[in-house]
Amino acid sequence: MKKIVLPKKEDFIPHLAYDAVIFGFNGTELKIVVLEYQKTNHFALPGGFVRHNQNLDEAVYQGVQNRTGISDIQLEQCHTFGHQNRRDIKVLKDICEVHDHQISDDHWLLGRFISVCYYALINFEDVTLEPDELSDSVGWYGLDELPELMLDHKDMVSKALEVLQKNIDEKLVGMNLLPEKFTMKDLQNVYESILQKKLVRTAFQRKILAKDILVRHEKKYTGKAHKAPYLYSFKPV
Amino acid sequence: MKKIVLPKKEDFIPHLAYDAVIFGFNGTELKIVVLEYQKTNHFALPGGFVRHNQNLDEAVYQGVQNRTGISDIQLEQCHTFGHQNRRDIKVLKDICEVHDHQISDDHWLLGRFISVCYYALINFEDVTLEPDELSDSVGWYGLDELPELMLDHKDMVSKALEVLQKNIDEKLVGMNLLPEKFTMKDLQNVYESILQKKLVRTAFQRKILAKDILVRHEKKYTGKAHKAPYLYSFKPV
DNA sequence: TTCTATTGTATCGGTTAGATACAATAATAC
DNA sequence: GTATTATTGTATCTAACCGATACAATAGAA
Repeated sequence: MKKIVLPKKEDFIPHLAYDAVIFGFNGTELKIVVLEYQKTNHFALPGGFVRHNQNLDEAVYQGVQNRTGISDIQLEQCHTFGHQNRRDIKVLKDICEVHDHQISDDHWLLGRFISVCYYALINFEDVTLEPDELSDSVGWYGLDELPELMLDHKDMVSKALEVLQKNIDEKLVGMNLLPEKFTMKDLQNVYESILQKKLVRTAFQRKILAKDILVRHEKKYTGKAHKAPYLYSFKPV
Repeated sequence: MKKIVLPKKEDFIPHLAYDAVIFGFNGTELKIVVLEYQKTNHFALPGGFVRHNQNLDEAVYQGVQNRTGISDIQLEQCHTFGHQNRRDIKVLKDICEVHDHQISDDHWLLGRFISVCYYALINFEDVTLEPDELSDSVGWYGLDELPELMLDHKDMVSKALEVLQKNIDEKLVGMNLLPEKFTMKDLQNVYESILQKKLVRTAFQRKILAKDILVRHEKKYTGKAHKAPYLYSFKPV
């Protein structure tokens, strides 16, 4: 295995990290981006460290891009995790050893980290995930099929989902999760995936249309034996 | 002036701070706790640093207690501020020099800090603010009479208020901001101070009573020439 | 042509909020 | 004692909104 270069201590703010919960929607299900570290069977949210000459927001934006290939997304902060026991020496050592680095117990990467958690909504279709050199794979996982995640990354996912649910009526969530044109049912599926509950079809349609945020286009003929739904797009701002 | 002991670099997580927006209600107006650093004319939110052996939440809780005398409160995280230019060498030097410390430009206290902002609601009446040795005074300031605050502390206040407004219907905000027994008007004043707008009296009363969270007690005779309002308290959980 | 599943919309009932009205005070003025 | 005043507690009307229900309008299959 190619020996990678570990991040240099002096470049980064010590003890500070970020992690990102990146939500995508595959047409049916809400999924998030999870990395697998090469040959270690350790899974984690995409995350990293903040350079001394970087704004926190920038670090997250650039880091997510480097680690997953996802760019041009809007990230929102959701919570900062600062428990003392946010460290896992064994996991980090595993990861480093795979890359031929023996690190001592007092190496800075093994220390305690405070992590600022961000989340983003992106269009599942638009993205080709590209694992970086640290990661064996980067993939989409449904919320109920998540592998066991490092540290408190599971809590981060919960927190991000909670924030997302709380803001669902203010943010136009479909805008980022759906393709340009979509049916009312598509949009309802997004809402149901996020809220994790069934919604009343007629009330949902009425509510969304009343918001006056959609433009109606031509019908979508799926080949199924029933009335064809209209396609909609979000009104340009 | 007594020479105080500066916080020792090795005890704390470098580049990481916290600040707290502590809201209190004086019966009329929403106020927040602001510290004035001795003889410097610099004002700031109560804040501090996180020790290596402290959870973030604990650090904030203990720090707020040390710096203001306020204990036994519930603090909630609201946002982490991580812009590169979160530093103000002059202000920090001023503060240190007052305490007879000459610090060089590369002193750790003058570096960049990422700060996790918390907020809390407390009972204005219960508290005697006790400035610590760094602070000349610690006092309550109305939101529209705030002095100019250090760094981005003004943004922190805005953010905390925003979060508070968003959560007002879930949190029982009056519980922390009012004395044991209070009138419906008192509670409405709290809501109006937080939301910064007038509410319809009858609708407010109806809404709150419908929540079924209050116990009605005896009337409160104020000596004024009109019907006496009932006193209420929050139902015990 | 009939049948089936789905979509778009209208309608009914219940809940909630703003607006308005009004009776019930507590103290004062007379 | 009686009238006056400001405030409080509550009821009522209307508009907005949501769940439930009903139903017509399809697109394609049978």
